[in-house]
Amino acid sequence: MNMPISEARTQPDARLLVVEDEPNILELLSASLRYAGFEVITAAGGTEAVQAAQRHRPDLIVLDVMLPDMDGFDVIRRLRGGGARVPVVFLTARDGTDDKIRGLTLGGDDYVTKPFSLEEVIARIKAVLRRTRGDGVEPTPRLKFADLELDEESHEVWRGGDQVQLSPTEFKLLRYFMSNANRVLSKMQILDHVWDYDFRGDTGIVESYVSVLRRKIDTREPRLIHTLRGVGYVLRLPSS
Amino acid sequence: MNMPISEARTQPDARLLVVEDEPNILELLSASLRYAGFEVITAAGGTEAVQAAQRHRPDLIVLDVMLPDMDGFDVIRRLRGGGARVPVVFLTARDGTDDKIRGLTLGGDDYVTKPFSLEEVIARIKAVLRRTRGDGVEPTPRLKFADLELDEESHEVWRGGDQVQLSPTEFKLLRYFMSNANRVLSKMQILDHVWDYDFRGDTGIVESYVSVLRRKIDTREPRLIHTLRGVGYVLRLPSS
DNA sequence: GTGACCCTTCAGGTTATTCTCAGCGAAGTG
DNA sequence: CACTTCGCTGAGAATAACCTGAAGGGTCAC
Repeated sequence: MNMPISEARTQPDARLLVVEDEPNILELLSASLRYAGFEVITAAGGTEAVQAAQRHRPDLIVLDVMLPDMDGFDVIRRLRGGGARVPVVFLTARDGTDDKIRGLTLGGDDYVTKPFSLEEVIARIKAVLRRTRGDGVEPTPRLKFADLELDEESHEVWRGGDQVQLSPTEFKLLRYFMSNANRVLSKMQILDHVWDYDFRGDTGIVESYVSVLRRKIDTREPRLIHTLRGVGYVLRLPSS
Repeated sequence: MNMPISEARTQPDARLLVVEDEPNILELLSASLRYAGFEVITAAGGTEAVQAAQRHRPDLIVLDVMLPDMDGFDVIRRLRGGGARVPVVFLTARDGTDDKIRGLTLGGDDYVTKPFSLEEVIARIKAVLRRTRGDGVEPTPRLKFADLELDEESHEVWRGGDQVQLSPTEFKLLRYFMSNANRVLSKMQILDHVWDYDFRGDTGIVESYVSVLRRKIDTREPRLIHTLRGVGYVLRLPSS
C-alpha cells in the first residue's frame, strides 16, 4: 500500500487519539489512519484514554462508545470538563439495542456505525476536522479530477458538468478512486477500504461495481478508469 | 453536522453564561451553543455563577432554576442587585411550579422546560437577545426559503402565500430544515436537534414527521424536501 | 368526563441497493 | 492455434431503506 501524499497534505499535522478495546479493530484503524497521514496515538480503555488525551492533546478523538471500564460519554465529559473542546468521532454498534446513542452529532461531532469501512471513517474524521478548524468560512469540500467532481457533503457527483446519481457504495468507490487518483489500486485494496471490515465476499464485487461506475461516469472521452490486468485499477488520464 | 454559518453571523459576539449542575446537560448545552457561534462560559452552581457573571459580564445567562447550593432566582437577585440588567433564559422542570417563572419572564426573559430540544433553546436565546439588544423597532424575524416562509414568533408558516397549520414538532422540524437549507441532514442529526434530549425512540419518527411535513408543505412543484437514500434529507431547490 | 389534538410506534407496501453468479469475450501462454 | 486465466456485464434474488396510513396512548381545554 502506498502513502496517499495528496491527502496527507490537506490535514498535515492532525494528531488523533484512537480509543477502542478490540485489539483487531484498534490495529486496523491506527494502521490505516497513519497511512492516511495522521499522527496516531492509541488507548484501549477509558482511563488510559483520559491520561493519553491530557498528555498528548490530540486534535480529534476516535472513540468507541462501548468500553469495558468507562462509558464513552464519561471520557468526553472528563476531557471537556477541563475546558478542552476536542472534537470526537464516535464508533457505535449498529444493532439497535443500544438506545443510549443520542447526542452523537452535537457540537460538530459525528459518529460511524460498526462495522464500518475505512474510507467512511477517514471521510468523517476529515469532515469534522474541517468544520472544527475552519471556524467560520469553509469552502465546500469537493474532490476534483479531470472533469469529475464530487461533493462529499451532499453526496453529489458530476462528470463534465452533468450530475450523476450514485448509490452509497458507488459513491464510496468513486471517492476512493478520486482521493487516490493516479495511484494503482488492487481489488483487494479496494475491498479493504471501501467495504465494511467484516465483509466476507470476494473481489468479484469490486469488478461489478467498477462496471457500474464506468457506465455511470466513464462513458465519454477521455476514459478515466483503467484496468491493469492482474494488478488492479487506476483513475487517471490516458497516457497517450 | 455542519456549522450554521449564516445563523452564527447574526449573533456574532454574544457571550453566554450557562449554569447547570447536571454534567451531561451542561456538556450538551455548552457544546451545542459554542457550535452555534456563541462564546460560552459555564458554571455548575449558584455561587460559581455569580462570580462568573461578575467577572465575564455575559450578554445572556442560561440558568437552571434548580441548583444544589442556591435557588436560580437568588442568583438573579444578586446579580441584578448590582445594577446589571442581564437577560436570562431559565431552564425549568415541567412539573407545574411555573408561577415564579411567570413573574420573572415579564422583563423580556424567557424559559424552556426540561427536557428540551436544542433547537428550542437556541431559538429562545436568539429571540431574547434580539429583544434585548434591538431596544425599539424590531422587525419580525422570518425564515425564508424559496416560496416557504416561517415566522418564529407567531409560529405561522406559508408555502407560496398559503398559510399552513403545523403542530409544534412539525414546526420545529421545518425550522431546522430552513435554518439549514441546502445542507444535508442525517436522521440522527435531526433527532438530536429537534427532539428532546431524553427521547429514547429511533429515527423512524423522523421519517414519519418528514412524511407529514411533505404532505403539508411540499405537495406542489418545485419539491423542496429531498431524500438522499442512506444519507439523510435536504431542503433545497431541485438541482436540474 | 369527553373530545380534540398530538406524539409515537408499527406493519405493510414500495423502491433502491447489494451481492452473487454464469456466460461471454479479451488477453496472455505454450 | 488451443488453452487458460482474468475481467466484464446483465440478470436475478435477497436485503435494506424508505414511505405512509392506522392505531394506541397521552395531554389539555372545556
